[in-house]
Amino acid sequence: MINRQTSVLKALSDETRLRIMNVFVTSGEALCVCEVVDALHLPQYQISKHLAILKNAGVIDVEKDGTWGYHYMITDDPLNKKLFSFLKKYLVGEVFDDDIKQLDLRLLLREEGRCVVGFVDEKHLLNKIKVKKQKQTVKE
Amino acid sequence: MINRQTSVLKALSDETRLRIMNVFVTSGEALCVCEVVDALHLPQYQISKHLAILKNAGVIDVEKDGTWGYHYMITDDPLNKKLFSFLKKYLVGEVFDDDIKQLDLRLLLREEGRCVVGFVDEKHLLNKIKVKKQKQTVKE
DNA sequence: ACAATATATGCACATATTGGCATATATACA
DNA sequence: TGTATATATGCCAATATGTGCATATATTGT
Repeated sequence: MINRQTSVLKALSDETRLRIMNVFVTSGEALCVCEVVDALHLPQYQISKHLAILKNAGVIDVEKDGTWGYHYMITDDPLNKKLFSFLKKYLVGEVFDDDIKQLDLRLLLREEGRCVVGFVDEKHLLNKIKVKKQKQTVKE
Repeated sequence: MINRQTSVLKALSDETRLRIMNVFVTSGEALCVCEVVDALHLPQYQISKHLAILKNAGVIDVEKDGTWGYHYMITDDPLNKKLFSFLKKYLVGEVFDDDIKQLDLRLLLREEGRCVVGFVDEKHLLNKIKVKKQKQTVKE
């Protein structure tokens, strides 16, 4: 492929990858693979593969912390900045909004800003959150 | 395909189509197929096909004037507005800039804002422009 | 009616892409 | 050292996509 803009736009020409970028640009967070999996309700191998494609396109990168992989937007780049602020405004509606809601829930499970659990089945997510809140209440 | 943003981004995941969108957003003009052909130096059937894809994605439309087809951006739409202003800023560099230069030349051949000739071989374009200028000088 | 011209499109071939599955890798923890 | 866990990846089949070529369509002017 010849120019960078084309490779980037190619990387964004897939619904799953747009949904992934959506959780990045709206949360602004570095996210673990398992957190993205839970936000989108898609199999882990899919998320991993799509993250690899986005990484290859130069819009995100990874920082490993043990087995956990924190993926984050590469923001110190003029073209990427333009892209992200566009996506933030452009990606709205049904799927995209739902993913954000799921991510927000999922992020409640973090401890001191770090991811501490793998995939959590949707059925058990709310329970886990409840349990966590109770623990916190006890501590206080 | 499910949501609109994805279909649009899919339509933009091709270098030729990005180049086409580039001439639209930077010129702001409604353009004839032959003008786009001359700007990009690509075969007519390719341009026609790619324009059809962009049309299908809902970012451009056509207004026929005889055999001429004026393609223009669909700007009365919130999502498209965001898209176009992004592309205008994002599509810069080598290929994109060259296409603009070629288009600017080609648009010199218009008469009263309308396209009046089909494809013009790159070798003859500058000559045609010269001839046209001379005719205008005579008129004055 | 005919020729020229502007644009669209059907078909065939080559290539690319995606999802699903299984499995590899790598780190943490007992 | 063995097991659980987080993530990556190789392979396959199905499908989608882009290009090139030829040709169709439609309108204009003679």
